[in-house]
Order: sequence, then structure tokens, then C-alpha cells
Amino acid sequence: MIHKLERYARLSADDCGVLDTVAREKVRRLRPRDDIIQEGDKPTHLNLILQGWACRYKVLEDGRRQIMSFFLPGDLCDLNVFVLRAMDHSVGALTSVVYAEISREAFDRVAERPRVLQALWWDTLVAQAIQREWTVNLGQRTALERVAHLLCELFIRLRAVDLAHDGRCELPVTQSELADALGLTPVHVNRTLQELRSQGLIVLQGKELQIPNLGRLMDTALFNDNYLHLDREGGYLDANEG
Amino acid sequence: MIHKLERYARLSADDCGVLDTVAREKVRRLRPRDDIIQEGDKPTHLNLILQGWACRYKVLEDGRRQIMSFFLPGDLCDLNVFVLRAMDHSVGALTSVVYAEISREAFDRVAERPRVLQALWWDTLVAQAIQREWTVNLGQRTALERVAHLLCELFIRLRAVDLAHDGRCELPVTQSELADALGLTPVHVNRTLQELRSQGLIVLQGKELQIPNLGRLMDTALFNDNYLHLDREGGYLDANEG
DNA sequence: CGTGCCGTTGACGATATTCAAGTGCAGTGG
DNA sequence: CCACTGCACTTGAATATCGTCAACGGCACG
Repeated sequence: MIHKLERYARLSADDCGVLDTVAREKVRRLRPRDDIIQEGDKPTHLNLILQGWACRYKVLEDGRRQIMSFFLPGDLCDLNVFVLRAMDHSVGALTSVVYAEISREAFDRVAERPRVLQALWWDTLVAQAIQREWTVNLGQRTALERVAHLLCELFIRLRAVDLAHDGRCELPVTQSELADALGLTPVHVNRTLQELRSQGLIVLQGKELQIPNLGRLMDTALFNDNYLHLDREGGYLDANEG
Repeated sequence: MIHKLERYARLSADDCGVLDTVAREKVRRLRPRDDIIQEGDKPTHLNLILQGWACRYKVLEDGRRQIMSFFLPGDLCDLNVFVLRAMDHSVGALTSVVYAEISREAFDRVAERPRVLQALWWDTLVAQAIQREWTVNLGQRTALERVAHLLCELFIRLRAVDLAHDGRCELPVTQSELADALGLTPVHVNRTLQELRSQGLIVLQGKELQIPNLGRLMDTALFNDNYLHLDREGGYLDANEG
């Protein structure tokens, strides 16, 4: 669902065609817990998540693991990593994952199209903003705010790729994985989720998350969506790039 | 000191000349606590720190502040922000700061030079890696490890721009600012610094930090420098872009 | 000579972790 | 069909880490 990009820039049919071709060139599949790429590997291509959830993570010598980002369908892992010699982290599948490997040449072909390139820029900058927001989340927010914030973010990101409807979305990750992302223990994540449930802010059963009132959840999370830069509905790009 | 870039790619005299010109075009100065750019502003140019320390930060509604990154001399704030409509965070001076404003046109001129562009890429990717490492730092490391880790990082980054010698560097920030960066309270930062001192890992008086044994400090911080990607001493770029 | 900020210290309290045990459910194999 | 296993989730009690509140000293600045 790379139609996410179309939110940021009005792409021509040709633009979309090229994107589509590139995304189909080399499609791979993975089972949960398998790695797409590991720390120390040399990055040789881009990865575009087509289906399923993945994450970027790092494991410390003593086993502590931090999940640094979630990759949802439509997400691109690391534009321009070619420049680096070795990965400083790993990317692994959380669920079954289908992804496209995009070679450097294929990417260059895509990058020739100004609007597409700009849309990719947008995507990269948003990814960076998300990373910064996680810093704020881990540094300043309490456990309750922190969990609520992550749920808001995931919900809104999923909605942008049409994977959330009627205040509902899938949350196909375990509480341990949430804990690794939030810098909390699984036990505390559990308790915090219960607290959110008891306040009626979320309904979470199995792998389905329901948010009855997103505004209220955003308030308790001190969530401000400006970092997701959802305001780029194509318009002004046309003027810029003709 | 943009000669930092020369560490990543062998730049020609011309390359350096263009960089130098661009960095001198519009030089500005700020006093401590002034903002270079504020949340909500429209980004119109790049900022390159020439002297002094700055930081990226965000303030929550209730006043809690998180410092998301430190900008040291030679650091560039946000390549390609032009694409976004509004800043989602602020950048402020921690010390007196001298910085260069680089217009979009000036940047485009620089970006025409392949080696320079690649060096800028490198810099951006390292900045992203640093941001990710901060996520790990805040999420997984204890207060002691966390403070130690930040000091290691700052020391090594300063060393890369010739601002650290003989295990010594300036640390011109208050403990409160460190606290805002580390997600700790000033009181706890103070106690943690004392602990590091009592273990002989650091000597910190006034604004001077001394690290008698960097290896030992790195060990207690679980510090792995791979995320700084210091291994790009130009060599292979020549082959690529020659 | 005050005033304000920074660093420091102590006592106390809140938040989150640790340890441990138990439940429910899905998948496996007898 | 029914144990058996493993994993995710849940709960409780004790503990540790870190935060809060408050006060004081040093130092720079006006």
C-alpha cells in the first residue's frame, strides 16, 4: 500500500506505475521473529514493508532489548543506507511479513521522478520526527502517557494506510514487545494497559485494539500530531514542481 | 569546523571552497537560551553550527522539557527540512552560538558536488543513528549507564571536530540540561555524576570534563561506537565517485 | 552587598522493577 | 480425545530506583 505516498504529493499515473513495478521486483516473505537484516550486515538494498509489522531493534551485551521503531505496511526502512558500511542495528519481523527488496539501481530509477523523490523525502523526515518523538516519550512521559502515546501514534499511522477503521485497528504485538519499545517491563505494560482499559480509553482484546474516543486518549497521552506532518495534501507541491 | 566532513569523504580543494563560502554567507550569533528556530515556524534555511552548543528540544503542555539532540560545532540541523511545512520542535542555543544560515539555493549549489553530497548524507545518517541510540539509552540503560553513555558520545563527537584533546573536553551545559536530555531529574543527574566521579571514571569541574580512561567509561556505559560510523575514512568513496 | 542560578545534600515518597506464582489458550503428540 | 508443553497474559508482594521537596553554600553579576 504505497498509496500512502500519494497523501504527500500528487503523483502521476506514471509515478505510481514505477513505484508499483519496483515494489514487485523482488518480494520476500518472513515468519515472525526472523530478521530482515542484522546488526553488522552491509546494507545493499532498501526494504519496503508490504504486509505485516516489523521493527528496528538493538540488543545490549547483557540481553536487554530496545525496539527503536515499528515498521508498518507501506514503511520504508532507511533511505540511503547505501552510504554506510555496516548496519548499527537489526530489523526483524514481528508478524509474518511480506516486503520488497529494492536494489540501488531500482531506487535510482524511482528517484529520478521529482514528485516521487519529494514524497520519499517527506516520508524520511516523518520517520525522523517519529524517532525524536520517541525520545520525548521515553524521556518525559509517565508509563500511562507513554503507552497511550504509542497507541495513538500506531493508530494514526495505520489509519494513513487504510488499516484502521471505525476506531479499530489490529495490534499484532505482544505486551513484551510493547515493553521493549516503551522502556518498561512487560509486567508494568500489562498494568498500564489495564489502567487504560479501566478508564475506558481503550478496548483491547486479542490482537484488536479499539479506541472509543481518540481525542480523550490523545489528551491523556499529551499527544500532538504535528510531528507526523499530516498536512501535506499535495496541493502546494504542484506549484513547486510543476 | 566543517573539516569534520573531510573525515567521511576525500573532498577536493574546490569542494571545500564551496562549503567554506556557503558557511560564510550569512553568519549569525546567539546568546545562551535564545532560539534558533521555534516549533511551528516554517523552515526556510539550513543551520550549520560553527561555534558553541545548541540543542533540539520540545516542551510538553505542562512544562516538561526533553532535549532530543545536542548540536556541536560542525553539526547541521536537519538536511532537507524544506519539504516540511512547520517545525515540530525548537532548536535553541545552550551556550553562545555562532551559526551559518544556508539558503535553499546555496544548499543546492553545494549538493551538486557528488562527494560533498555523499558526505552530507553520511552526516545525516549518523545523526539519525544517534537519535536511535538515544532511544536505546532512555529506554534500557540505568541512570549511571545513561549518563556515562552520553558523556562518551559527546566526547567522541567533540574529538571528531578537534574539540577534545588528552582525554579532556568542554562540557558547557548545566546539570539541568543534562537532566532534560537524559530523562532524569537534575538531582539524580547530580548524584549519578558523583557516583561516576567516585569510581574515578570522570573528573568534572566547572565546565571541563576529563575522562581518564575512556575504555572503562565505555564499558560501564555499554557503549558501542558502531552507531557513529567512524569507519569511513574516505578511501572507498574515491573508487565509487571518482 | 544583595539576587539568582547552579550545584549539592538529606529525608521521604512515588513509580516502576523484580520475583514468583497461577491462568488460559493454542499447538503437539500420545 | 485428552494430556502436555509453551507462551502470553495476569496478579500479588517486596524491593529498588528515581523523583519530590526543601534547604544550604558558592559564585557570578549587577
